[in-house]
This record gives sequence, structure tokens and C-alpha cells, in this order.
Amino acid sequence: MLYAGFMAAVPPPFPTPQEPVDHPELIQLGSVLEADEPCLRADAARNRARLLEAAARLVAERGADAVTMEAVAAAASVGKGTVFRRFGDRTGLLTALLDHSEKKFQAAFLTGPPPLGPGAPPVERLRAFGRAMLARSNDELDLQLAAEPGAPRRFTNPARSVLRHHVAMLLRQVVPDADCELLSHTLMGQLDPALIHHLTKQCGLPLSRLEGAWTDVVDRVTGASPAG
Amino acid sequence: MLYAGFMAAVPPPFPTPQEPVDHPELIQLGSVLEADEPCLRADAARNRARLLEAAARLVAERGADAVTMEAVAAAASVGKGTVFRRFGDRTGLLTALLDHSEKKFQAAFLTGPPPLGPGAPPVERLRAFGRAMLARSNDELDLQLAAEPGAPRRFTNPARSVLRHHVAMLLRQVVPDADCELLSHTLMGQLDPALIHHLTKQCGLPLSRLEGAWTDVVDRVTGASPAG
DNA sequence: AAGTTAAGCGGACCTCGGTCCGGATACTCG
DNA sequence: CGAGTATCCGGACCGAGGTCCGCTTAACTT
Repeated sequence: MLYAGFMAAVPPPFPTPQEPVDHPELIQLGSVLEADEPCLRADAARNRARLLEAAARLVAERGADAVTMEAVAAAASVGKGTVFRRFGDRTGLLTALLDHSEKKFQAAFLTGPPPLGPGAPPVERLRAFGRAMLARSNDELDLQLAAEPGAPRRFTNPARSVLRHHVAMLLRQVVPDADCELLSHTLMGQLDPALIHHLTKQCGLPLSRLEGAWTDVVDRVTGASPAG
Repeated sequence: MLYAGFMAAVPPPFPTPQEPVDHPELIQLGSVLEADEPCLRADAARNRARLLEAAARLVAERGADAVTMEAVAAAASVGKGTVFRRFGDRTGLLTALLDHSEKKFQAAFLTGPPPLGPGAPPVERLRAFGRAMLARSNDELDLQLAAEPGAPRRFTNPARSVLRHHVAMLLRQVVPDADCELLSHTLMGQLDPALIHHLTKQCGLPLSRLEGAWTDVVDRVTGASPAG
């Protein structure tokens, strides 16, 4: 039911395919089976468990920063190579650590009770979704951050800050009653180079579509008439 | 006039403060002076120029990936330590490389002609801003991406993908005529752990404000009545 | 012009993520 | 139960980012 195999996306570091990857792109919500630990050799499964346990202990005792691949390997009394074979890279390991809560969360909005789950009107579900995400990030922040290289610095870039302030300033002139500071973050997110790269280079969307989406969002947010 | 000193934010790697940092946080648009290369010793200034030139050449000839700190140092016939003292870290170096176009861009929307610059109505300027950002990112993508560690992977995380698809699905039920795929990216950007961390931990905003902003954006985007 | 000193320099050094491959070992099949 | 093999293990190894510290030198002083 749930999509849980994502921590297994070990690309091609070792020529040993396992823990099947079910094409992240074309995923259909709900049609995903929970192929969690698929027929791992006995020792491999045991080591995997020990590694996760060791990593969790490290996080708890010394924070997410202390989770170096060597430290985890040592704490699990296992070779370094084993960690990489199993989880691909550091991100994979941290992601696997987050897997449990991730599954619970997916269950909540896919099959759980309203307003998060099916049954409530869509707008209501959207509101609940955001609240739930915020709550989840509030715990786990360390781990979620650690699982994303360079994350803490992304919003301290002064150049970006200037651009965002400019957007906020413009917004204030149009929708003075809104929380323009946060609104500007939302809008700027759409112009993030990483997102642009993903959409144009990896998904093949034409730039014109991104432009259209930007204009559309601006109109929706400001309440302006489209193409005014 | 322009904010250009950002590449100088060399934190505390070496105990030699220079290239003054003008507090990135409390910056007032327009009140920033272009303190570019502030009283650097002659040899230091020369090395700085040589490093930037060498880095630019490496980018042009072998792509942004080839810009390793050692390679730049070697290409500039300079010690590795010098690169780090001048630019702080790799991100700082890449950022400095982007500085020129950044300044031009800032000039365009701060003091340039409408619709990007002052004179046009705010909504018009917002639309133009997005178009300009997209165009700029379209060139320079390599560099902008390289300046942000781990950027390419951010949107290939399957777990995130599931969440985003869920949001897109809900959006489709409410605003079927919109580009819900891209709209979902926009909304998800507001729930990015890195952003949440920045706003709550670094800026000190209460979680309730983030929740409010989320609800507000959902309402604006879907056209729902607030608190419906 | 010589002395003083703070700034700058360079490269050895460290850590950590990631790779490789020779050897070990759990499952399978006869 | 014994041989065969695909899988797995471990740690040596590599490259790149980042740090340190003793030496050098530009710039100011008198």
C-alpha cells in the first residue's frame, strides 16, 4: 500500500542490484507495495538492522552530525563498505532512518481519517496536510536537515535574500494584509535553480511552461485578473 | 547602491577578518553600498583576481564540476590555503563567480527600466521578475547549481515525490484548470525542512505563523474563502 | 633607509564520503 | 552432505573540502 522502498534507491555504486527500485517518477499513489526488506541474505539483513540501530543510537546520543559513515560502521562492528553497499550513501542511510515515520505519515493521508485522509473536502485536506507536515518537521528536523546536504545554508545566501526582499516589497504593495515575508518565500521557491534544473533538464518541461506557472501563481496570490 | 559584498562572507575559518561582511539579515534594499574589494593588500588583490580568472577558465573549459579548490589554486599558481582564506569555501568561490551577473540583475530590478524596474505596477513587476529570474537561471544553471551543494538530488527524493503528488491530486480536485503539477511544487516549497529550519530556528518565527501562512497560501491559490 | 608588524602565503595535514577487490560465507542443488 | 556459486564482507585506498601554523612580505613609521 505504502511507498516505502525509497531508501533502497542504491544507484550503481556496487554491481549488486537488490532492494528493488520502483521508478520514483511514474509512481501511482496507492499502487505501491511495501517491498521493504526483500529477500536479503541472512547476514546482510542482520547487518542492515545493526547499522540502522547503531545510526539511531548515534543520532540520539550525539546528534545527526555525529552520524559519519565510519562511525556507524564501527558502532555496528561492520566494515565501511557494508554501509555503502546497503544504503548507497549517507543520504540513503539518513533517509532509511526516517522511513518509519515516513510510512506512518503516508498512511495517515492516504488511508487515514479525515481531515488528513479521504473523506474531507480537498481544500480542507490541503490545510491539514500542511499542518501535519509542519508538525512532523518540527520533530525530526535534525534528521531531515542532515539528510539533505547543504540545507542549512540555502536560505542564508545574501544574494537570494536581496531578491526575496524585493519580491516581498512588491507583494506588500499589492496585498498589504498578507504575510508578505512568508509569501515571498513561497514565490521564490518556484524560482529555485535546483527546481528549474529538475523541471527543465530532468523532466523536460519547456521554459515557457515555467513562465506560465509563475504568472499564474502571481495572479492567484495577488488576486489579479489573469493577464491583466 | 547594489549589494555586492556577499561573496566576502568568509565566516571564521582563518583568524584574519577582512572583506567586511555587512550583516546579510537586516539588509535594507538600496541602502547597501558596493564595498567590493575593500582595501586588500596588493598581492592579495592580485591573487584574488588570478583565482577568479582561473576558476572562470575552468568552468568554461571543463564545466563547473572541474572547479575543485586544488585545481583552481594550481591553475592560479597559488597555495590552496589562499583560496580558502579569500573565499571561505567552495560555495563562496562559486558565488563570487556569479557576482557580476548578480549585480547586473540587481541593478535591473532596483533602478532599471520598467516593467522590471520601478515605474510599472507591482503585479507587472512581479511577473517580469519571474521571467527575468527564469531567463537568468537558464544561462548560468551549471554555476548556480554547483554553488549549492546537493542541489540536483533535492527533487529526486521519492518520498518527497509522493507527498507532492498527493498535493497535486488534491489541487486537481479544486482547481482543475490550473497547472497543478507546478502549483504543487510551489506549495511544497513552503514545507521544505530547510525553510522551516531557517524560519523557526534562525529567524525565530513561531510555528503558528508558518501554519497561518500555509493556510493563507492554500486559500489564495485555490480561491477558497479564508477559514471556509 | 631601516625597523616593525599585521596581513598574507603555501602546502602539509586531517576528516569524511565514496570506491574497489580479494577473501569469506550463506544459500542451492545434486 | 558436499560442491558450486552468487552474494556479501571488510578495510585499504582515493579524492576533495577544509584547517593549521611557521615563514614571507607589503605597507606603514620614524
